[in-house]
Amino acid sequence: MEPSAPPLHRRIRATIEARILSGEWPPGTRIPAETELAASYGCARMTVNKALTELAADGLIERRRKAGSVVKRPVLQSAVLEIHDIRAEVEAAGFAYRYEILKRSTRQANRGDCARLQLDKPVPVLAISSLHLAADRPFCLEDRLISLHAVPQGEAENFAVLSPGAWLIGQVPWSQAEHRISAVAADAGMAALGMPMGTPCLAVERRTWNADHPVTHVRLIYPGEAHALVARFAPSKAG
Amino acid sequence: MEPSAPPLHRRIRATIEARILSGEWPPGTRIPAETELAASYGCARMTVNKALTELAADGLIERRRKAGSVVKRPVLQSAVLEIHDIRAEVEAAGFAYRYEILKRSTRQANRGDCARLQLDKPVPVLAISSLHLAADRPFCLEDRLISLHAVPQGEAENFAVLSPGAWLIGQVPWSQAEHRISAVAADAGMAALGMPMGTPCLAVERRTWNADHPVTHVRLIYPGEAHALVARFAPSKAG
DNA sequence: TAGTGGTCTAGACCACGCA
DNA sequence: GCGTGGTCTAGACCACTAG
Repeated sequence: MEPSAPPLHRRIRATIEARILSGEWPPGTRIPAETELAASYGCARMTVNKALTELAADGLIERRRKAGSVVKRPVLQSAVLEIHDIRAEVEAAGFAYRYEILKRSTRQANRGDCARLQLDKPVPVLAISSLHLAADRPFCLEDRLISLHAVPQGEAENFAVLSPGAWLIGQVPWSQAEHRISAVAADAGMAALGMPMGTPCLAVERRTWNADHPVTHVRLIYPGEAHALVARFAPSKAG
Repeated sequence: MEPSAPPLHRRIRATIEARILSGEWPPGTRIPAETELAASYGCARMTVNKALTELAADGLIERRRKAGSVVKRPVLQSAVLEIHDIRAEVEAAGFAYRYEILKRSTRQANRGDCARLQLDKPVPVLAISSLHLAADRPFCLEDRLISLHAVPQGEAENFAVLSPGAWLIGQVPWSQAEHRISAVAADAGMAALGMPMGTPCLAVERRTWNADHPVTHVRLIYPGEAHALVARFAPSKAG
């Protein structure tokens, strides 16, 4: 059986995208108007419109009334990295995944907690340290703070089945997040990772809000040069 | 003057998005069929379709024929980080930007070069080391390899006006890229950054292809804990 | 002011995938 | 089967903006 042809709007999109990526239509080139393209493809304008709208959403072209659609200059270094779920990451690499809760406490947010969650005034918080292991070897150290104001059910949860991160997804939606990636030197608090002090580690911090309300702050420490965040991608999202 | 109302498909999208993010429609909830929504909004199905198609593209809902549209479990840990142009990054922080070319050479790709560019067989390459400075202080060390097979005009370029990265954008489009972020210890090769050996540094590596053809490999070293990659975002791209 | 994209309609047929 | 989304049409009017 022949594989059925992809939809027309997708073929139109692919054709134009190929011309841009090949350099045939360099940045600044004006793309034929929707009506012209519709005529040349022998289809309705709406079909062409869908293709061009997607290209614009992907940042390959810029569209303006009257001026028409022009090929955009690539935004250069602006690119995208996906940060995966730890369990999925470990299992995708072919290792057995396991985690341990190292420490757990409930308290009224202190000064440092307020800074981590960017709280205006103290609320009850749940602090959890856990260790993620790949094939029983330390993979990542997690230090998490959860606002019990946003997630009161956290107080009764023991995280026996799901790690704090995985559990939290099912509890509360998030409307905004902030990531921060940096390099730090291993200190005494990272002894669980079993590395000499001073070893470079990758630190990934994430803050999450739901409707302007702080939900959680997590700091993930990946040991040394052994780990890297990797992403492979094309300039168009939907490609 | 009243601000003119946003288009109908956008209002429909916003309404549904709000219900999902507020938790009113938790993951797994089935969204009314397009025909039902069209009836309740008193509009054509195409209009509802556009709204739902965008929500699906943003990963908020999942659509299947016959089964209908259901609210997706947020992928949480999967998130997005933008890596900005260095010059823009420095200037956005309010510092004067400057760069220096430290070293430059042309050669037939050696074993290490082939690995960096993922070349099958050696091609002529251009190797450039440069230092990016913010307010005359070292900000980032760049070590770049450019395939002269993909960008022959690089041989004659002196990079006096544009840094190698900025210059390269204008020369050749890219169809795919790979990023790798890790933590490394400062070594002798990073002396230009003026840091003690062993200091943790953030290393960002990027490989770029054009139509399966290697274009460049760059390694950016940011000194110590002073620098971090930060991104703030909402779950929906178009929000 | 005229050309262009932005939006919307009221239909249509088809493909998929649960029942 | 048959309900659902996927796609497409052949129009239409409007909003913006470059010339």
